[in-house]
Amino acid sequence: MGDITIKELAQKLGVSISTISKALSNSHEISAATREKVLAGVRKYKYTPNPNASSLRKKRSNTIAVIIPEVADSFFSQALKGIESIAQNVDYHVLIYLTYESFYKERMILNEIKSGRVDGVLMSISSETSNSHHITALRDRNIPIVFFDRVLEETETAKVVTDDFESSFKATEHLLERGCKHIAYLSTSRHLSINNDRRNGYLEALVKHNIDPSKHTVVQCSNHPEYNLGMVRKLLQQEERPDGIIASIEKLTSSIYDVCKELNISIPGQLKVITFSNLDIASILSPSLTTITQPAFEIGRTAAAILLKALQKKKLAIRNERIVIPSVLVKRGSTN
Amino acid sequence: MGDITIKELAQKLGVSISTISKALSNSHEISAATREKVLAGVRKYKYTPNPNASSLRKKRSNTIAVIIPEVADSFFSQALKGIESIAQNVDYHVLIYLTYESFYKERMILNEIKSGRVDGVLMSISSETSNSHHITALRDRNIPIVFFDRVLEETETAKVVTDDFESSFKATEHLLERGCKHIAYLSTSRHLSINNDRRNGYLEALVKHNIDPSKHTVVQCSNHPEYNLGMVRKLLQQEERPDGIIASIEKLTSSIYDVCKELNISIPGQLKVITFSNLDIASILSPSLTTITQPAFEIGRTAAAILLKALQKKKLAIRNERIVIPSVLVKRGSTN
DNA sequence: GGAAACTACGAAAACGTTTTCTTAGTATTT
DNA sequence: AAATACTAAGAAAACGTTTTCGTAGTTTCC
Repeated sequence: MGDITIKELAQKLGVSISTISKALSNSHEISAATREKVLAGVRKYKYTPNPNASSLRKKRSNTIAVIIPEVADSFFSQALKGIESIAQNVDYHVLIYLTYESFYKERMILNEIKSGRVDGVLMSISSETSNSHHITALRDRNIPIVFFDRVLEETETAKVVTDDFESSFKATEHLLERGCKHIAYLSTSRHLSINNDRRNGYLEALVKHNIDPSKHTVVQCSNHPEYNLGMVRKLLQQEERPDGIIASIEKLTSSIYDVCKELNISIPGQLKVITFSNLDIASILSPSLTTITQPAFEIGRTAAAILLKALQKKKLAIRNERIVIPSVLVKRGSTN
Repeated sequence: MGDITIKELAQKLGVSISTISKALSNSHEISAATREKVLAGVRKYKYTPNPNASSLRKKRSNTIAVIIPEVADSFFSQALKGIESIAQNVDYHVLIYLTYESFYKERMILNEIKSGRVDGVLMSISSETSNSHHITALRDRNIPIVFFDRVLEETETAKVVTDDFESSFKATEHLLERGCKHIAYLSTSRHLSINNDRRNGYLEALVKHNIDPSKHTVVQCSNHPEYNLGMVRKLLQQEERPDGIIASIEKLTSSIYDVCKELNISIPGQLKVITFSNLDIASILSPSLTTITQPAFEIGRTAAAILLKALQKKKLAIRNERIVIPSVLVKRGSTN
């Protein structure tokens, strides 16, 4: 039993092809009686329109692409979940692509999808991405794109982000309140605007509280766990080691806890720690971890909603807006 | 600048449509000279074939669907990563669908994709799924399916799983070795074969070591965190409370740790804990968590490889085989 | 009561490819 | 030298829809 085509169905029902097509799209040209007849036939013979034929003719695929650096990550997996939940509601399909933080892959992927496979794109850029030629190419083809979390500032479109600057600022102040004198910031890629926002929030808080600039420490981390572990170890082994850490990457948490155990540094006694993280088991770490928790699911939902709403309209134009959904600082044992 | 079609390109190059199509598929009917000319034109005008037209004609979409209950979960997100990595290599596209453990949604999704949108399906069934009518419908349409992790035993196709029975057996023996006398098993849905395998491994180990049947405790958990928390609390509040726990669901970890803190039960002193989990931060929990770690990424890769290899062949037939990739028991603080 | 508008449907064009069928020209065989 | 096979290309059919266009038959309007 293969598929039944509209032609075969038309024959069985004794109506024309166009009648069926129109009936299924609730055209007013079709009388209630024949519409019913068609619907009955559709049910009886389990007819479903071929999506490729339909997309070809309609120039619309009912599919969006989600392009993210990584999925085995609490933020991105939750965001993806948010996106999928919206898409499912409006009968859109979701293609997933991972860039593994590679600009090269990101370009390849965008190139692959720019010819009618998708109606729109949701994207969080790779940490290597520094220019927007590949994005422009997409938009030239009239494929709208909405950024979430890791945005490309120079592109004029909707961007759904969290309040990175403020979160970081508050986190820093929280550490200062708890008595930290020397706070280090573990940064991610310098190309990412979220990283710069976070770093600036951190720096500004230090300045506001008159912290000696010699105590401003920004450690540049990478995508390589080994390298990062080394950096953390180096940081905590030095003479004037910090008494507070703000980590911009969730994956650094393990490194920090491990190094502290290795070097016999007590958390929060000798070192207080805050991480940008969405892990719900942060509370059962030892000690429980103070986090800046991003509204990942909500960010995904919002970005998807904006894109899909735009796609419903005839004249699709996405406003160049910035939607900020605040993170929350969850204070736990590691900053006690 | 919209897309350029094959027709327009043909005009510009002064060749026929079919020549271009053939040149691009390396047909021997095209001379080296014209092939070069065509390729140059393709580059110059940035021509990419429209995938819908191509799929329609070729009856092949170069797309697979991944259907899983959840993505914000360390196992599934890693498996998805494995799948995507294979698909990217062979230029296949990946549609993602979440069932949220709902049989109803699972059926809807399969119904949606069964008419040419995808060439094949990779799936881990929902915990509610108890029959395979919806799967049969897919296969009637000649769409192959490969199961991973949560398989439907009755369906004849490839299944990529881990050694649930053995893992559970070993985990139970590990607890017995560490002196546990009363071990409880926290189960997931009774419909899932992996759950039954794990439970049987647990039971068999108890029998082998002559544990009194009154000390066999299987707690049936659900998909509702609240409910599960209640069950765990009830379990640990009872008179004859267990001194060992094997949790079949990663998400139960938090509940167990929380309840222990609440009731002042020390891990591993009064209760030893093992969880089926892929969280890489299990090592920095307090105490660090002994886990049965599944080869999630490998499972995803393997399942994808089998499906995609089958799709390359003319006559697609997937052997009814069972591929077992072993989990590893990582002994840590919670069973010390 | 004739023109105009509307209703309900079918025929045919169109979407952009891939593939099959032809064909003109050249090379090979007998 | 005629018959045959091969080469390289184009013309046209096909994939399964949606949409435009055309048209009988009916209703509405002066």
